[in-house]
Amino acid sequence: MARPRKFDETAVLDAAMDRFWTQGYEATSTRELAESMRMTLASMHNAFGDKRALFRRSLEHYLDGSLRARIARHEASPSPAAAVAAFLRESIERSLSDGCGRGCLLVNSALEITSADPDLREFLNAELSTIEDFFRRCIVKGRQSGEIPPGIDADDAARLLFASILGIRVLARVRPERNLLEGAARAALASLGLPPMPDS
Amino acid sequence: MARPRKFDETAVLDAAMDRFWTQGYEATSTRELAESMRMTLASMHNAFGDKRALFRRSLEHYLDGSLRARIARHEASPSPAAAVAAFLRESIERSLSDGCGRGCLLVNSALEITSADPDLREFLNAELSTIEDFFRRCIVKGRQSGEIPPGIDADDAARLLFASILGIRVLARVRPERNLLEGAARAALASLGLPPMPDS
DNA sequence: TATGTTTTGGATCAGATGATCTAAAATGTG
DNA sequence: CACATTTTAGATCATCTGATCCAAAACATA
Repeated sequence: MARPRKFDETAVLDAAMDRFWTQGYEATSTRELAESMRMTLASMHNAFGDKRALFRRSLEHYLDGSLRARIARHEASPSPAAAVAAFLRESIERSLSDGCGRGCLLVNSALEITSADPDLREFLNAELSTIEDFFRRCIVKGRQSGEIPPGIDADDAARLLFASILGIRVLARVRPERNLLEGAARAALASLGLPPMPDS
Repeated sequence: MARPRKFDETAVLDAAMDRFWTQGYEATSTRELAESMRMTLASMHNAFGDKRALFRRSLEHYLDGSLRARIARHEASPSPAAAVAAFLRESIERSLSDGCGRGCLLVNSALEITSADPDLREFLNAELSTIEDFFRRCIVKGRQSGEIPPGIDADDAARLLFASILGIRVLARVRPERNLLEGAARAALASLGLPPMPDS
């Protein structure tokens, strides 16, 4: 019927994601994107639309490959307390292993994209909220089963974990030091009566 | 001797700071800066140098008017535990009162400015570290005086407070909701055996 | 008031930016 | 093999970007 596409969609989205992740949205030009994706500007626009649409696709690609799968996997854990600890451990390992202080694309984008773009703003908030919701569900379940000792309000505990992981992701971009990230996570877990993180 | 400047340095730096704060560094053009500062491009360049230098000045202006003074003020408090709580309270009130979800210029900038600019990077990290150091000093002093109960490692406790306030500042930009910010702060304080925040 | 220094206003530079256009190339189907 | 359809490649558009230049204006000093 028609000429098939030459490029591998996963590969080119990986490349675009990497640019946005490392440099941010505004600091990445369409020409640089096209070059790193090994396509021409025309092909890129034909396949993905304008820069904003490509950014949205790159963000979805990022989330599909990390956050969403991780939450689903830990959600299935029989131990909600261990799930929280393992989630923090994973976040830290991912932060330290990329070697170039990129942090988390979702968190980076949440700070960079202003409220002048309501659609994207709402999408980012909804996606961030899945983290808060995950923590809350874990705490509620863990307390119901007696695995997590009672203490401060479960909503507040979830909010603390939520703020802490955001802060850890910020630090992962600006000061990617193991002691710092692990120390914050250790304290968050211990202070809520949760088990320590597993060894990496 | 020479023609005096017509503009008020504090006022124009306020204007520049506001643009960088609301929109970020990359998304703010020099023309927009000059217009909001009510000066011409030439005057702006003459007075402040290039865009990067103006950004640096705006950041210093921001820090002089907020973070540095606040830390110094709370540092002088006779109660280190209350100082931590009051610092969190102030950060949240500042976050909620600006009405447009700008968050904290220092945190926003720390995430946006890449390691491709080592000087600025180092400056941002040093400035951020003053927050961590403030928390650590408060905890150590409070434990020495018996005001703060012993518990987890003081370094880790400071790291948790540090990560939490960064996370709260991220949330202040993307979801400026009182329950969310205060909940995270309440949990952080309670979990470390610190007093609750004062009423606002 | 004359002098000399600095700021100011407006125009302008060279290059980058996001986006589009046209035509050629490529390939599954009839 | 020829057609229809889509992707490519490269050039190009209008605009914006950061930065600079030059002459005119403003003022403290002598």
